[in-house]
Amino acid sequence: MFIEQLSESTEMYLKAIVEMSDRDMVAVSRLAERVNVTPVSANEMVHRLGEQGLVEHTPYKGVALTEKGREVACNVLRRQRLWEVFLYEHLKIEWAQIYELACSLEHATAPEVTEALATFLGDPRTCPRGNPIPAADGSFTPLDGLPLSEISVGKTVRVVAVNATETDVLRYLQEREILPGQEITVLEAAPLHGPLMLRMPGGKEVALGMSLAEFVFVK
Amino acid sequence: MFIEQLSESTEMYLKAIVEMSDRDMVAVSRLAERVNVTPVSANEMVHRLGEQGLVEHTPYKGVALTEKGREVACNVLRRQRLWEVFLYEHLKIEWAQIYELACSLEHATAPEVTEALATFLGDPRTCPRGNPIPAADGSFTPLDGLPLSEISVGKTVRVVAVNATETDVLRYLQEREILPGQEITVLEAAPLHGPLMLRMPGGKEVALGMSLAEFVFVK
DNA sequence: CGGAATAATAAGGGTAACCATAAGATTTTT
DNA sequence: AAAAATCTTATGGTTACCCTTATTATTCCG
Repeated sequence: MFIEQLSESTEMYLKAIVEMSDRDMVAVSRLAERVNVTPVSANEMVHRLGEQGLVEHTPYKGVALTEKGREVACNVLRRQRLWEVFLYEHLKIEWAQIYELACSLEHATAPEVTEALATFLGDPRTCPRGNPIPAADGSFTPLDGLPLSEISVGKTVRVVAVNATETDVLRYLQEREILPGQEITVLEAAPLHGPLMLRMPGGKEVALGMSLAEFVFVK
Repeated sequence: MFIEQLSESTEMYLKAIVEMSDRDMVAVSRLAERVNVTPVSANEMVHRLGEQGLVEHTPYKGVALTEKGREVACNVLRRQRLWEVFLYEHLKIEWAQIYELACSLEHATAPEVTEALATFLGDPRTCPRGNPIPAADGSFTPLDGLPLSEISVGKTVRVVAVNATETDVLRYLQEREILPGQEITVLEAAPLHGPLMLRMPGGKEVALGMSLAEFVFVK
């Protein structure tokens, strides 16, 4: 396996795909939203990634990573999440900001640095957002949990991970203490995909929109 | 003062200029060598930097940073050298490699991260290569020392900094223990810019080419 | 002073990654 | 099945940064 020099853009797309594909293929339009480009641009890029053998694109269906693409993406994820741990645990940076800041550092990190960092941090297995950190060999236990949006009324669950990436969204959740480890009871689900009413540990009640609830993984 | 988003390339050029301008202007051709592009490309880039008000180019004389350029460059240097400290002191990465590895991290580092890192490291004043780390406000005490190449025969001096950037060069010096803090006696200088003979602490004698000796700053 | 070396400019190209607009293709909804 | 929505492709354009080759300008040095 050769160590090709992939562009920052390439890594961003691969990371987006691996983070969005819990089960099926990723629609190119969703991908475009995630990486903040027009669908046309995303389409072009998907072609380029296909030519490099990193993804498989089935027109009108979506994109999936190839084995090679998955390997690269896991590596990217490892770097990203190790930096998240460092920024949060050692640099004491605000929880909501670590994703964005780690994201920039990710591409600039050589393999030597990644492994030295992992050792320095004590080989953590999850990042501060609760997501698993792939091992150096690429192995990776996917998150076992369900989005909060699929939990039925009355159930009490524990947050295992928060999968959002935008700082605003993360800050919104942070302010409401919807964080890994918290115990939450779903009190009510408004009809027509309306917001969930949640009871938080202190007894406080919080309303959470469905699209936000999809980011919160619980067990 | 606006926080413009400068490209990685721009930052590289500015860093190269500030690191090379000990006294006079920097020749565009030498800059080209440093950043590893053709003189024509460097010339183009110098024009672009001039248009952005970062450098002042006097044809046939060289380039110098403007006040704005110097400010940006010091910031770049601060980030670069803080990472060098982290990589060396905490991640235990080989001395010769830290410049190159810190270089990639530099551009990806947001101001919040820079300052949190500085605090984490205990606000170090020099990097492992002996170079001063500019303060957060941009203030910066230039290195006081002379290149080893200008020391007269018979003198005993102490290495204060090693200004090389290429990993091969740094590794060559590392192997000969020409490192900050070492005491060196200049035994002989061969004619026609020939190599220097040096006596190292253990009594070992080492020959060092003139172009390498220019990187070694002593007092 | 005049030739050699060095520096700058001009002209023509290339690539990666984005954009907009518009025209087809396919899927989904009515 | 037709209309609507979504996806894909085509076309043409932009920016930043790099390249080569050739020409002109300046400086350095014998």
